Amino acid sequence: MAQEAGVSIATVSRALNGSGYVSKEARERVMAAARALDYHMNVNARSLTSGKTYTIALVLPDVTNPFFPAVARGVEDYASDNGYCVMLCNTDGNSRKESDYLTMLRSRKVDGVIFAVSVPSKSRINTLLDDGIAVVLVDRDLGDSYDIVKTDNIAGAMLATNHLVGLGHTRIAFISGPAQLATSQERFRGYRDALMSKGIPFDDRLVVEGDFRMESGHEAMYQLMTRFDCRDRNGFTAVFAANDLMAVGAVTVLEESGLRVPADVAVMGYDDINIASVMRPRLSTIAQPKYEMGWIAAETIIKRMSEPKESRMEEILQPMLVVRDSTVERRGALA
Amino acid sequence: MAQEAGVSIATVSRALNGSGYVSKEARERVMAAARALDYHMNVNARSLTSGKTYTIALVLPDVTNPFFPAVARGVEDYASDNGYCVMLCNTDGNSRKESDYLTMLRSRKVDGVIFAVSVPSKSRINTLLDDGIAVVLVDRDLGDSYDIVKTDNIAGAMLATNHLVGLGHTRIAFISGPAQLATSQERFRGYRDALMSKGIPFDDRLVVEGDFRMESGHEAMYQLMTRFDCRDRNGFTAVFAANDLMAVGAVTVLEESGLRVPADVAVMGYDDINIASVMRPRLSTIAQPKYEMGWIAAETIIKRMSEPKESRMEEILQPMLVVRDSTVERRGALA
DNA sequence: TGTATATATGTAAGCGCATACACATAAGCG
DNA sequence: CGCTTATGTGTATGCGCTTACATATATACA
Repeated sequence: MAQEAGVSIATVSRALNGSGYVSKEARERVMAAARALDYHMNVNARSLTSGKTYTIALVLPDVTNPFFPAVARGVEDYASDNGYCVMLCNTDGNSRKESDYLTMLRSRKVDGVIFAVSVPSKSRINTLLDDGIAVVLVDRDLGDSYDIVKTDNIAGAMLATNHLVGLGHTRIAFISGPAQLATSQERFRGYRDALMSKGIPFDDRLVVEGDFRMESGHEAMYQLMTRFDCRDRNGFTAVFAANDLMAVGAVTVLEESGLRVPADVAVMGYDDINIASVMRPRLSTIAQPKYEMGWIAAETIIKRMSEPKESRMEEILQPMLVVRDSTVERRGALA
Repeated sequence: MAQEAGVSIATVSRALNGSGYVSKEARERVMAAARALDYHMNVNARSLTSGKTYTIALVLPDVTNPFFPAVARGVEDYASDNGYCVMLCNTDGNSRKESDYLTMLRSRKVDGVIFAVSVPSKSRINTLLDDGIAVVLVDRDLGDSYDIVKTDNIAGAMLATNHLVGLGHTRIAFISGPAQLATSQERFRGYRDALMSKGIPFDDRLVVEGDFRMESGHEAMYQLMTRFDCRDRNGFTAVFAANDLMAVGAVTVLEESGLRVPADVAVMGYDDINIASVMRPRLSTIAQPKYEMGWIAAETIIKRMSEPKESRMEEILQPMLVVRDSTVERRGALA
């Protein structure tokens, strides 16, 4: 390549990178040679000296959970527009996998990791940071120590609960996410606070813990139904699930039991995944700007890389209430 | 690190890789030092000399299409079990993005790319191969030149069509995928051949081309409905969409028009994405082993890397008919 | 005309690792 | 005991690139 252009490798490097002084003539000869040889720089070799790999990792529980593909898409779009590649890492919410991935990413010297934590562990994250790897959390918070992009879960859960209360429900069950996640705690808090503020007594027998997967929505619903007789208006008349997947599971069980949604029991989800609008009854839910979360997370991490000392960046997006058929009877019209 | 262990860097390298001769004592000292310093090998640096990056790329149209996350998951699971990382690349079926990504991947020296092609271009793939990058196609075929993992689309489409014919339908519309994709062509062929074999005349006015996205299902359905009066049993009484997303779009339009599925028009999809089983009516479809496709693709590409000269590998999985409510009236039971 | 400054290019070192090669020691065998 | 072979370790080179440094020419200005 240097030969082909008749210059030294240093000049080639400068020409290709536009760094330092290079005469117009030399630059042109280099470019011509590059084209002629179909030359492409070895990014890995460069990263050996530059320290930058232009790679970020996206570590999440499971891409198969419909919430994440949109986030991933957002990340990738912003990243690739800025010359970064993104590695996909599924942890299954498994502590072991999570930590294995993190050490793998360290030894690959990724520039940053966008992290939807399953196992809240500050020390793990600090290890990355100490290695000079930027970290930004998405969706799942971890105290106020790290950069994060999330939605306001308390507000979202209040939106949902208030919607239900506004419909006249006072006995509202809550299917929570994994208790150790801040996301779950916040949504629970929103649910509880909304209830309190309306003067509705909080009953902890109405709360069941799930794990965000559809099957756990089934189980939670069964649990709830053994605790209460659903025909009894003093049991519960509405269910608020901390995510759509669990809501889908709940609806399934309800219908199998001959209960009508929303006539007998109203159901609210959270996330607004694609399923929500095509299932029947169409699911009322709290929409999160998933794609934007991913996009902004990527933007944030890239910003962070150039400003390692900058103070904590926190981006809290607003969720939105989407009312469909699982909470209010469709009046008029067909179907 | 070498200092810490009191040996030369060569010995360190040999100890860590288990290559060449290393005394038990030296090995132990190296391991101890590694642990003490929390040392992790720089994989990039190693790849400079070894030529292997232990990275594979997954290039697909859009992770947001529910068909792909499962495939991605399969790829990642196999890959990570074997020490590989996977980069995610969305092309949006856009020729430019696709080719940009491929050159990016070349300059990053990925070991292989698992490719769900949107723009059938052999020369692009050959460029990768010439660079020593392994390639295996998933889902989308491209003649018989490259390694591939797919399902038998002709058989799948025949399964679907025969199911519809068995139900008494003779006027079956077909919403096709993008015409340039082999996948689309194969499914179309299965549809057509099944019809012929039953002695049912093929009518090309019953065929509309979509692009695999939900919106195109809408459009295709509108098109079909302007071509024929749906009340007319000589128009069409069933629709077979080349994927579930378009089927969902079609169902939506049908219902908006006051037509009942399956009473007035039966609908079949293809893929069996998560939505299919929770939408109402639950969608009859052809299930593809998505996760397995990804898994096997990863297995194949890793095998290919060690046996570059081996003859073409072709893995054709079998699709499966899943009958739900969009084709047959649910008898008895509730909901 | 002499000196400072901008422009241009090459040489060499080093990023973190693998490995060929030289060398040293131990073990096996006639 | 001398020779071959197996074992163990260090030195040095190079992977493809960036960059500090040295050097050289052109331009500017006093």
